Amino acid sequence: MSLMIHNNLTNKKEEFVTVEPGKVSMYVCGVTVYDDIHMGHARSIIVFDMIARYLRYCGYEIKHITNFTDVDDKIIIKANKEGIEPLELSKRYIDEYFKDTEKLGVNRADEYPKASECMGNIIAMVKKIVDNGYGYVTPDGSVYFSVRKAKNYGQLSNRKIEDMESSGRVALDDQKQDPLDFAIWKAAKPEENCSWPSPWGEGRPGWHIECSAMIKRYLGDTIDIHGGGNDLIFPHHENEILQSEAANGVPLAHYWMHNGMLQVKGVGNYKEEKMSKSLGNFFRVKDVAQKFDKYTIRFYFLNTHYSSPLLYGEDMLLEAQTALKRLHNNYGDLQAYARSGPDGDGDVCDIIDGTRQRFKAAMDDDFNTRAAIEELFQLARTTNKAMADKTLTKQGAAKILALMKELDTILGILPEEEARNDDAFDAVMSILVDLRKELRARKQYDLSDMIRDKLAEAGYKLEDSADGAKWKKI
RNA sequence: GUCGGGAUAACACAGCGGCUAUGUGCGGGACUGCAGAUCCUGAUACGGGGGUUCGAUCCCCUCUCCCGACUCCA
Repeated sequence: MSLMIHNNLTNKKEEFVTVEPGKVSMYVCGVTVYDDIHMGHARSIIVFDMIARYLRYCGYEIKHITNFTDVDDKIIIKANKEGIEPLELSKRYIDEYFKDTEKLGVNRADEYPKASECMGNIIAMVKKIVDNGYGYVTPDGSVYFSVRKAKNYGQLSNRKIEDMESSGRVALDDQKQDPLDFAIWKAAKPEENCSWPSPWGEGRPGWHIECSAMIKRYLGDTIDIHGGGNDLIFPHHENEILQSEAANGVPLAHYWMHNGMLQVKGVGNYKEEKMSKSLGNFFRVKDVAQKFDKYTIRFYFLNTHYSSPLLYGEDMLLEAQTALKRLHNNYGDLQAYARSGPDGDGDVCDIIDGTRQRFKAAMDDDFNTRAAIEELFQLARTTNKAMADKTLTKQGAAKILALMKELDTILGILPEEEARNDDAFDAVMSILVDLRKELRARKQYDLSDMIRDKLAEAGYKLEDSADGAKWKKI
C-alpha cells in the first residue's frame, strides 16, 4: 500500500513519488509576524507537523521549511505606531510563535527562514525574472511580474486571464503595464523606514517572492510538497509558481497540499465564517492553551480530515477533551495492567498487526487522521475488554503500549512517558493498594477513601474494580 | 459572475455500490460501599428531484442551501 496524496495541482489523489527516493522536501507557508498566532494558524501548523511526522514514520528523510514573513505592510504600520523598528516587532512575534507552538507539541521544522535574512536570494531571483523577460522595472524603481508572459497561468487555481479581467476586481495602478501584473519588488517609500538596497534602488520584496526565493535557497528548484492554508491558493501560491518557474524554468512543486479553514460561528445570522485577523473573530493560541492541553488541541484538529473546513468553538474543544479522556484512561489502564496483570506469553500479534495495518492504511489515504483515530478507539475497546476478562497478559499489555506509542509519534495525542521508572515507588504504591484492600474488606471505608483522596491530591488516581485497584498518575 | 470545497442521525466528523463507522450526548442493563472507570445494549442518518443498477448514502444529471478564493490572510 502506498501513500496517496490529494494534489491540488491536479485535483486528484495521486501516489506519492518523491524527486529523490527516500527523501522529501516540503515547504509550508508560515505566518506574517505582526501579532500572536491564532487557532487557524495552529491548525495549519499542526496539520503539516502531522504530515512531516508521518512521512518520517514511513522512513522518509524529510526536510521541512517554514518561513516567517517579517517584512510586510502590517508589520511596518504597527511598528511605526509603536515607534520601534519593524524587525524589532517581528522578532517579538517570532519569539511568541515558538512559545505558542511549543504549547501545541509541534516538532520544529528544519529551518525558519525570514524574509529579511534572504534579501540576497530574493534580489537574485527578481533579477533572474527580469533577465528572463518575465519582469519589468518601473520608473519609481519597482519591479513587476508580467502575468501575460507566463506560461500555464492559473494551473493551481484554475483561473483564466479572461475571468480575471471580467471580475472587475483587479487593482489599477499607474505603474503597472497591465492591471494583472503584481509587484515582486517594491520601491521604498520614505515614510516606511524599511528597505534594502537593490539594483533598482532602495526597496523591499513583494509578498510572494520571498517564498520562491527561500524554496530555491533551502530546497532547490523543484520540491516534493508545498503546503499552506487553502486561502493562499490564489493569488499567493499561483504567483509563487509563476515567479519560480519564470526564474528556474522547471516546475516548483509536485504536490500542492492545502489545509481547510477554521470557521467560527457568525454572530448575527448564525452562518459560519473563516477565522481571521481581519474579521476579528480569532482566538489566540496562548489563550486557548491556558484552558486546554496540547493533546486536546491536537486531537481536536486531527479528528477531522486536514482539508475539510472545521468549526471552532469551546464546546468542540470540550467534547474533544472528553473523547480523548477515554483514550487516556485506556492508556493509563494498560500501563497499570502492564505492572500488575497476569503473566503469560501474551500473544497479541493479531491485534497489533491489524491495528497498525488499518491505521497506516488510513494515513496512506491522504493522511486520514480521523479514520486513524477511529482505530485507536477500536483498540481501546478491545483492550479494555481483554483487561476486564483477564485474557490479556502483562506482557501483552506492554506490547500494546509499545504500539500505541509508536502510532502516537505521528499524532502526538497521548501523554508522554514520565521520566520515572521507579520500582521502589511502585512497591510503596502496591503497599498502599493492599492496605486499602484490607480496609475495604473490613468495611472501613472512611480510611480507604481517605487514602484515595490523599493520593489524588498528590497526583495519583486510584480506581477500584472487582479485581483490585489500579493507580495512575493524573 | 468565475474557480474550488461541502450538505451524513441531537451534535461533531469518517466511510463505502450490498456487510449500517467513531466520539460526545440521550435511553436501558451489568459491575459497584461510594467515587471513577469499563463492558453489553437501544434510538435517531446519509439536503430535494430525476437517472444508471438486481441493488445507491456512496456513480451520473439537476435543483436548493452553505463555506472558501477572486483584496491582506494559515
